[in-house]
Amino acid sequence: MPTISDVAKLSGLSKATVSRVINNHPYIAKEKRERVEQAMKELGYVPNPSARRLRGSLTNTIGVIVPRIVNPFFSYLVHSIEQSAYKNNYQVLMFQSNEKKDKELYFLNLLKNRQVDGLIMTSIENDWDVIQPYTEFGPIVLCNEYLTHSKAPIVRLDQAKAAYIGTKHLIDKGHTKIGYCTGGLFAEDGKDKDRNHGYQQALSEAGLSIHTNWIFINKHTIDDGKKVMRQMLAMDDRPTAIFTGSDEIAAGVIMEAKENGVRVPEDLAVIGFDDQPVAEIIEPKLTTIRQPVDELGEKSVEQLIASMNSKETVLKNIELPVELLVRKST
Amino acid sequence: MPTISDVAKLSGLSKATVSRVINNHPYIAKEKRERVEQAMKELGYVPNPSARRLRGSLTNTIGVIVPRIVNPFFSYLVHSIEQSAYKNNYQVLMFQSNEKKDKELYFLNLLKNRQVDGLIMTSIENDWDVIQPYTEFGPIVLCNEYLTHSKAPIVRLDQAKAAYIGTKHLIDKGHTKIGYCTGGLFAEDGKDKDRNHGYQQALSEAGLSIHTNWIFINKHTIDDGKKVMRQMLAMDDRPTAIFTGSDEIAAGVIMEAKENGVRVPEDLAVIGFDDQPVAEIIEPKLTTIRQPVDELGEKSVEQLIASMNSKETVLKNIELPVELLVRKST
DNA sequence: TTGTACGCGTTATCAC
DNA sequence: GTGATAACGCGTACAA
Repeated sequence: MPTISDVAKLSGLSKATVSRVINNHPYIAKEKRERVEQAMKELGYVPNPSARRLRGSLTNTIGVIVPRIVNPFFSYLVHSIEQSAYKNNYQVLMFQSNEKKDKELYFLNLLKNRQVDGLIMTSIENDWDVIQPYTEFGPIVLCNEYLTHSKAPIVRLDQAKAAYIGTKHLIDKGHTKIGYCTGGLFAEDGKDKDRNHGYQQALSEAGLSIHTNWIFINKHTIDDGKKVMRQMLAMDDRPTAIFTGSDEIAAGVIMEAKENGVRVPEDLAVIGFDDQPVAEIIEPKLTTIRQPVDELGEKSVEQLIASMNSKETVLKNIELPVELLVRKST
Repeated sequence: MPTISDVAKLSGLSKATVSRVINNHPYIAKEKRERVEQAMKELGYVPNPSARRLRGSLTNTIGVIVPRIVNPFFSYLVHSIEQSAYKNNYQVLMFQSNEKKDKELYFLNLLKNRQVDGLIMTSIENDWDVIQPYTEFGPIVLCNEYLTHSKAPIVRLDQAKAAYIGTKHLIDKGHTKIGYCTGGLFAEDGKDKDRNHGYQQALSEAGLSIHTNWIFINKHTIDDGKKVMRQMLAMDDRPTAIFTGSDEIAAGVIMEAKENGVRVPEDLAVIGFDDQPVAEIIEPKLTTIRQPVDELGEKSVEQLIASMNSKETVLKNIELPVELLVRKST
């Protein structure tokens, strides 16, 4: 494996000069620059990033952490981040935390050890106290998730409004018994807290109160959706509408509803979240909340690159609009 | 950021001893080992991977390259790889090539520069001549994709059989005009070549010949599927059945068919590929080819780890079974 | 404009 | 059992 010394030897110049060529320093004789470039090509030389990092220089690589890559929302988000980064000459390393604290920490260490220049976190597993110290080693941008005390640039969607308009829509359709699924624990400061608030606000404005057994926690997948439907079937007094928190869950609910002769939307109105492809595939087509995923990724990258360039942390809070898409499931 | 020297200083021992503790060397006095561990904890010390790599040691990280992470087949595959790797104490870095040669090369350099100990490639963009040299730097396992001359361990599905049984199934249902979508170019040695052969074999066994304008190339997404359906609608003589190459494409075909009053399966039989969740969501439910994605990922990891442990390349060719799932779209 | 020499953090090879 | 020390490949003062 050729090193900078090999290039130096072949070109008859010093390592320093070669290094200067690589890093586009000014003041190099054209003829020598060409000699170096020629030698690099000949040897198939590639700088060793480990050595560079050790030396403290940048990597032109950013990391993205996602909880579950199989969730289409995140795979599309990562995809969008990747595209934007590429346009800006950055490579992207993706990493799946699987919602585990230790895996998240491992990834944060990539930042600490200069494996990546910056980080985009699309989920947060650890407390902010443990994440915060890592910001010393490079910028961290939060993408669509945050904790109350987190102090980092954040690009997010207006989740509270999203849940609010979704729930409101169901109320406007005349529903008073409205179930709710969350990916978190329906806790005060945890995952999906903003959505929880939106849901609660819409209910309370309509003079409705919360039925704890219509709240389903830790739900993410199609299977989860089926389970939710089964749980509802077993209830004496069950919701006539449900806000699901993702199109996948909604799909599961609807599939199981059909199996059991529950008509959607007549017997049960279902509202999804994300406007994933599945929303238009399933029948009835899903009423859902559209989130501008592409823009979310794009802005996150922009924000991260901005933070990397200016040494001071630019504390920005970008909020993107969400939108209710009414189709046939409500 | 604490280094091994800081730990040495704090514990009153030498860097060498600290290093030995870190790397679980035998023959260290228990008392000193504990002193070191204590110091590490106190400082929040984490070994710097760049330095380790520079020194030539392993990273316990493997890389996975995928063409498009938004394709559910690949996100599930990556997920399965990630799970298996985790069980074996490996971390996984994912990387999306976007089907670009230069991005693939960038990622191969991670191997060259010891960023990762080994690589799983779920797609191949460059010629084998250019990939082959990288095997010198660490094992590469091909996963479900290969080139004719590639000489690397490979874990794959029997794609030829898959396409064969799918096409055969359509023939058995009485179809003679059978369209075909491929993600590649329908070329002799390129993407999906085995599927192409399976399709061709089934046709020729039935005495049917290939209609080039019923072959659709470079198809991957739902939108592609819709386009295919529109193209077929514009034909005077059109297929009565189509082998789509992915459930996503199939979904697109069916959606567009419904829009245009084409009945599935009566007017057009559609067969998918992958058995993704969408296959059971869409109506009619998709007849499709099930691939054991979990096993595919698992075996790839196993194979990679095996290659990393034994210095000689263990040239293995593992082939996993596929299965036809008949539902309602054929 | 170019070259020499040092240090980044770690591990392996020697000595002791 | 333990400690000095020399690499690993690179970038940058500093000198020339």
